Amino acid sequence: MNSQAVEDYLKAIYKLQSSQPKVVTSALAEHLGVNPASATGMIKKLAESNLVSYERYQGVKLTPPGEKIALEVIRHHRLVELYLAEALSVPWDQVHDEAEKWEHVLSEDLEDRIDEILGYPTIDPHGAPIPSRDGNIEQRDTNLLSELTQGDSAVIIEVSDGDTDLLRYLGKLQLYPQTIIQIISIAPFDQLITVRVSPNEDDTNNFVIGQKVAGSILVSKLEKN
Amino acid sequence: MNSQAVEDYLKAIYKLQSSQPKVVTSALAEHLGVNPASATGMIKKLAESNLVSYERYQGVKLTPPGEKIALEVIRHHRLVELYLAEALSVPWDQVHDEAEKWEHVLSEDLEDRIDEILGYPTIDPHGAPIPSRDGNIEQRDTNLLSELTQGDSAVIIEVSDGDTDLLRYLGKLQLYPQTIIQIISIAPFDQLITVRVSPNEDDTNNFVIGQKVAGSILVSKLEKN
DNA sequence: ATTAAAATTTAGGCGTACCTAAATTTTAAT
DNA sequence: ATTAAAATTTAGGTACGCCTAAATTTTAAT
Repeated sequence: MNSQAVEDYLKAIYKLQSSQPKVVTSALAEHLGVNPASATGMIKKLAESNLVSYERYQGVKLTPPGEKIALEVIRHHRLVELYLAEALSVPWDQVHDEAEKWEHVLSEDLEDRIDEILGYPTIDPHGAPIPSRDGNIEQRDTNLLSELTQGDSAVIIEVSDGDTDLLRYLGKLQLYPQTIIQIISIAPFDQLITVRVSPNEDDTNNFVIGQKVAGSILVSKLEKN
Repeated sequence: MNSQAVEDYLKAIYKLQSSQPKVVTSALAEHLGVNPASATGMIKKLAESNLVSYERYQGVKLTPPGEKIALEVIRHHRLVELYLAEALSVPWDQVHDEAEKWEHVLSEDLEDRIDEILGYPTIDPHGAPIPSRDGNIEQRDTNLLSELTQGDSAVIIEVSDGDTDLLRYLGKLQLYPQTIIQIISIAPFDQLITVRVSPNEDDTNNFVIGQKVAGSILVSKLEKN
């Protein structure tokens, strides 16, 4: 059986692969909060089991079987996140940490029940796509909010899910997935972005966010009309 | 933090203490499916942490702090069992095994939410009492069904929860907690018990059960009228 | 091309929780 | 009281997943 550690490593490698094609040991170790030497040890074990391909000093890459397991774990994680939010009213800034524990104890039977109860959802509370049971995951054409320019309108697709404080902050600003925003202006030097959000008809707010926050939000640009 | 193994040992000791005042190593090891030598090792560790009192060769007994933890774990387990049955329609013969895994990852916050959603229940799907958050557990005056005599009427209080096949069998016979039964007769030699069950107005069944099954059912005798 | 810095791996250890085999203690029978 | 059987503990070992410190390899700068 795959230990929890193996599952966590594969999940981490999958996530890091979306930005870099080869995942270097130090990045993996940092992501997981372990010592690089420990990551090396686990990487060797994963390579041994044919879950990753690996060349010393050159970083690591998931093999097809490794990716399959990673996607299963991510599916568990995201379904649990959504279930916790919907059925148990867990605040969206806390579902990640809870799901981190639950994902490893979820039986396939229970996963199916939860999937059914939620109506076969395709995105989690942070907007991240939920892989299908056979390991398909929706590819989307997105930009970082920080890449937009003045005048752009966009819809929020996904926010990064790991940082509780960030999520509470985004919630206060109503920056949820599906929310439509508009870039009013971008100030020079610090690139502070003034954003307009209209969560509903009679509530429009402008506020300013910095590059850190803007870089944690994935959006899809809307055509200008 | 208490490891999963520590929690499992304390829970097992608690359960075994209800029948024997001192729990011997072999009984504990058998209950947990480990080698007696392994149980000795863990017992020493638990005694070291003051969770059990222990004299070599003499068996083990929970201390107050040990019992507190055991009751917390049991509370987790039984609340999860009930939640799985009620909210996720997990069949009653499977909730035990699932809960065995979930009990160790349940945060206090989530436990409170589940408790609230379930309406602060006091018994789990097998009729076992759910300890309160401060560690109180209802004491009940019960007999084994196998201790009843001909003509006795009784209400089923609790059935043992670990054996999937047994639970499926009991379900088929409608022998659920709260069900009222009557002992029609007890045959000599094998003490086969003929039981009458009336799950509802227009459905009364008689059937025969043996000592194994009758010994797994706790009942409360009803006054004869 | 050399070298200093950064990244990575190897070597050696630690704690947990399990195992088997051997030694010890308790028990129950004669 | 002795002894055989049963129960229990000790001794020694394994696997996992983490650690630190030292050694190696890669990289980037001169």
